Amino acid sequence: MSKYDGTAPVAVTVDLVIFTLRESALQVLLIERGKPPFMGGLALPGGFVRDHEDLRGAALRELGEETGVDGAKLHLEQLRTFGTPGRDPRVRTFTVAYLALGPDLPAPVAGTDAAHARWMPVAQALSPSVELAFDHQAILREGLDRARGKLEYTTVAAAFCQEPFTLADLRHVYEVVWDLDLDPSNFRRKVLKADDFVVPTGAFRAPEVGRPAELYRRGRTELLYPPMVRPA
Amino acid sequence: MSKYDGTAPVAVTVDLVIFTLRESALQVLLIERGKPPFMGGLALPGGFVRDHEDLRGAALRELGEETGVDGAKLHLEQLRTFGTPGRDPRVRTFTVAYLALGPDLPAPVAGTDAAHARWMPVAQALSPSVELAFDHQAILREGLDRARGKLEYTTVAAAFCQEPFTLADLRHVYEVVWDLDLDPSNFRRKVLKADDFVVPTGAFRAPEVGRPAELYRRGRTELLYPPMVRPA
DNA sequence: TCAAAAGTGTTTGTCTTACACCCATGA
DNA sequence: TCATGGGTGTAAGACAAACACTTTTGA
Repeated sequence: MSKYDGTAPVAVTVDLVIFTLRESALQVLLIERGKPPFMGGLALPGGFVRDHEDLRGAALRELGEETGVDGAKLHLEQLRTFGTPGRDPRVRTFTVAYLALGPDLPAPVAGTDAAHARWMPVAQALSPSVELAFDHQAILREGLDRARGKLEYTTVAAAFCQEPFTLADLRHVYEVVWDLDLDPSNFRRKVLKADDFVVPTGAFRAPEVGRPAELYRRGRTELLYPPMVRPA
Repeated sequence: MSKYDGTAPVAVTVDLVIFTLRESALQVLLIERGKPPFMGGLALPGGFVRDHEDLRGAALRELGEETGVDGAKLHLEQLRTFGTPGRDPRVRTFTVAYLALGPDLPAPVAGTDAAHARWMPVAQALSPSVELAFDHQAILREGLDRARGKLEYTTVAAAFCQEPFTLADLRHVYEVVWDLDLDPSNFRRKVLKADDFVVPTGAFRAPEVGRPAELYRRGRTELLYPPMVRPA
């Protein structure tokens, strides 16, 4: 019985499910792999955890390397750890998956680590026509489920909005992620009734057409009570 | 820059937060460590993940070794992975924490691996008078928070009940875990209205005093809708 | 003055709470 | 018959969905 005691070859990585809203669609950041296995294929960004780094630190570092964005401004939470034997054909690898949510982020810049990174609509990335490396499709699926669920009972939806934002912007997040329409007036009431979900700035922004909307910033509340209900 | 690539000495373990209800208190299974570090101290049960084992499999195996219980009958879910450098003084160790919930389990049996295991009320294990090994206090705290939260919007409360159980048994779970009282009549209505949370057996059990109560089994629903609301 | 989007008001029906009340049992 | 916990009924109030309506802008 070969009990694993830290001497067998084992690797620990972090992988990132990074979501943003682009062109009215929920999109995920994928990279083109530059080395085997799955060379040339698409994968979630990620990499090894370094010696003196904690897990969140490793996730933040990868986030910066792949998007050039200061991760401190995004929502970042641990998703789950995947470690089924054989998920990496080379060596036993455990990956700690993180979920990151942010407003429309700068397009990856050529000439950096992020050169091979690109945004893809989540629906497309999960369709049978796209094959992701390793078990990244399952990880992406779980990230999507988590994001959808968290909109209900937390205020993370605001993490998708560039500050300052309008209530229509915020509603748009729910509508895109949940793929349904919400009543603007009832949505408004719910958000404003929740304590410190958003705080008004007093400023307004005019849409292309129509009455200008008031602008808000994120409030301090994390838990949303009462929760936003997802219609059947 | 020493990028970690799987050759540095690293260990991966699973640790278990196992909750049950004993003597009207939420209790957690702790073991007395038989070897350094923290020899003689209290810790969550756990151990190394073996070569060909997946994470859930390792958790189930540890569960069986420590409690003698077939884990297939308990609720078992991944909690979070902890990997801050230095959390184990010997070697860089990542631990995947699992949360297990079950009905009052058989007391640990002398002469087995479980000989040094014991139940302790969670309130006591988290009090300043008790010091747990490694970062196990933080893990326990997170397990408690997760369990409390999950009672609201899932049916896991039933995992604490030995089948068949009465609605009073089930209500008792909520009252102990949340440390408050619930109105029996309203609780009853909520549980019965939720589709397939519990299913009646037709049998009854007489309490020490009072009218006999109908007995139920767990239903198939995992998500509880509408959720159970935790009074302020 | 029209279209479009922001924002308010109001109706109607559902769900929750609180608590009064009845039921079935052992002592 | 009493005490005790199981279980039902119900009135008052809180809440939410639906939708009519008003406001503010650019064209």
